[in-house]
Amino acid sequence: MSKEQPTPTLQDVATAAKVSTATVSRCLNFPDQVKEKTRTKVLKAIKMLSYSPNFGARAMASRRTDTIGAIIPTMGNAIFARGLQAFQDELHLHGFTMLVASTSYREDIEEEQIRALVGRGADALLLIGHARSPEIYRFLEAQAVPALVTWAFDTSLSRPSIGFDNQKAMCRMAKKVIDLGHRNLALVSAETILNDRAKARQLGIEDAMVAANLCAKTLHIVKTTYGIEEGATAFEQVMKAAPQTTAVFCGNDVLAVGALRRARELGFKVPQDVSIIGFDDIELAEIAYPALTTVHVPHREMGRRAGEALIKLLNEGTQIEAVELEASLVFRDTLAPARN
Amino acid sequence: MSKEQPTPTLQDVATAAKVSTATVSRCLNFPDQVKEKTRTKVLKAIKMLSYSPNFGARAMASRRTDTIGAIIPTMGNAIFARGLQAFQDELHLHGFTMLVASTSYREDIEEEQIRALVGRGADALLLIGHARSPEIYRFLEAQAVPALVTWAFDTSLSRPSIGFDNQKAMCRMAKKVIDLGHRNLALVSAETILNDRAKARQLGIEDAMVAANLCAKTLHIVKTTYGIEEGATAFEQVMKAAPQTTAVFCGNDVLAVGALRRARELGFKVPQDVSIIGFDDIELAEIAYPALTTVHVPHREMGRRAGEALIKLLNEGTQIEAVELEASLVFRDTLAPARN
DNA sequence: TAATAAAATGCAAGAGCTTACATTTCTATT
DNA sequence: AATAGAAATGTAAGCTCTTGCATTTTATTA
Repeated sequence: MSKEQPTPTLQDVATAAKVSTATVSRCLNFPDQVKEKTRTKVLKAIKMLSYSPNFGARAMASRRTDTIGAIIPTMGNAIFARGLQAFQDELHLHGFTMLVASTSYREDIEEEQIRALVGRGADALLLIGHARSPEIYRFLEAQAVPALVTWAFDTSLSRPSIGFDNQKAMCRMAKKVIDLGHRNLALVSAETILNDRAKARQLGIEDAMVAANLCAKTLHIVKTTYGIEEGATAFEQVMKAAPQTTAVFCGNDVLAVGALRRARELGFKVPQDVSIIGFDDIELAEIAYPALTTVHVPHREMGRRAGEALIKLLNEGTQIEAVELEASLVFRDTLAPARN
Repeated sequence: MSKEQPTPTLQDVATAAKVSTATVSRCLNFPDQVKEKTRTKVLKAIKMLSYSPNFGARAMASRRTDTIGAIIPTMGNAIFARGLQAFQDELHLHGFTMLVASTSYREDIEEEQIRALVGRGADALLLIGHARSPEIYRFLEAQAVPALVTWAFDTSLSRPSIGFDNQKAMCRMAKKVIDLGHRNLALVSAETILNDRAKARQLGIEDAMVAANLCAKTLHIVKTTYGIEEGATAFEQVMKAAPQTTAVFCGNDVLAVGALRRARELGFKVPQDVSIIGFDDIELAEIAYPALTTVHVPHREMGRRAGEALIKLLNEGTQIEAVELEASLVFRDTLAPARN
């Protein structure tokens, strides 16, 4: 407490155990290269000094960190939680560490975080969606840090991704909705400029409309940021501006749950008066009342596969190959035939 | 692509800009110490090479990282999300970076993560709850890494914390419940051995029972891990083993929401047949149907204050002083007078 | 214009680790 | 008991930055 004691170093341990730093190092990294007796001695010294290796020094000397960074838009809700947990589990299984950073859906912050994680020595990166400036991709290439895109799937891009086709999934859902007689559709969505998933979901609905001979322009779109309260407000706007609406698609479950609540507060019967459709199928969807009809995203599978692919790339140099997973439709209680 | 190009270093930038490495370094860290013209030159070289400083080297040379680690039990649900976000926001405001790791409520993993973050150069740590082995506290002291405990408040310990008194809060809630005529109480809780918050919450209920002349032993306790499904199962167990129960406390909202759902599935009317009480007041609580009566935890305030305190400690050496925040009771729709 | 102070830059010594290579210590074999 | 070969350990260079101190350049003043 009184004296400023420097934190112990490898050298300190070596001295305490009366061996060289090399031996201590090997003791930590390749335990079976050192004799049992020596190892015990070293381990004791480590414990005694409460020594912990300096990551930076290690990274610098060995030129790898066994760390993979994940950059997600937000930790504030559960949208990415499950997938991330699966990703983390997979990494942990192989001795890798995950570092997470969040961007609040802002491109500038994302860039900052990418630089931060790369600077911290992330051997690879997990990214959500494809949409970001070419400059960042150039940066990653210059730094030789492989990045895997997930939560999206798009073969038209050269960059491999492990995810699902947002557009196709939403299109299937929209077709069902239209089949149920809905003609006046609305969408509560996030800003689509920098969010390719949101964009794809919108296009999916429009595809279904066109396929059913509806004019895609009639889709009433309200843009907002993600959040329960935001979903509620947006729903209100929709019903004010387009009262004839019978089905409201939401960019994700968080928005949908907000919309659902506000609908109830405003006296709409769901799904009799208006249907509400979410996206993601997070826990919230099941808990909501009425339980939310939504598009199920294979979060865990996606996270696990992403981890697997990245580790294979790092350990064996196996190129990542794109994987398309299936998003399925989950019909619960917020979708019903259109009222007349 | 074809040639393995090493990632650019400070030296490369220096060469490209025809200055010394020292100048480049200053350009990055103390821009106004270098002449405008030089700076432009250097910045251009940096951009051209897509250079990014190596964090490890920088940390080693400068002996600080402006990084604070946060170790939470889980990212799988929203319990810690909001508080963490606030913490992160506060850190970001002051140029600090947050690193998150999760432990799955396991002590061995927590220890591992603490070591990992310290090794990575975290200047300080945010920890949840007080309960952990003295050895870890010794380690942190040896490494001279300050740690702040949050999500709990306990003056009987020397270690300062910024949080609320779990026991007191739950006790207040339990008193209300008892006031409503409930005599047969149950608790669905996490394992309390390594979770001092869970333990405190249990004690809070027991305090209230004793104060009302009920025998604390009659509290029917079912232990489980956190999760919606787990809450559901536990609720079923409770009602099977103690059918006379009229009020079920849950260790957190996630469990409560699960209990709530299973109650409905089993044909119990909530709150007429049985009351269900949560803890934390996360979004889920409001969305649940009926909306959950719970104990509101000041997540954002807690996160913000914790960040503030840690930064002050790091920047100005101001010792952290314990702060007790108020947890309030939120009465929604899952609590009613006991049936007779 | 010379002298002096201030500003800008450079030099080089670390910071704590890993690892190729050199050296020493065992083990097994004859 | 001598010795080859394997196993264990040691030596020292190098990984990429920061920073105290020395040196050079620029600005200021008489």
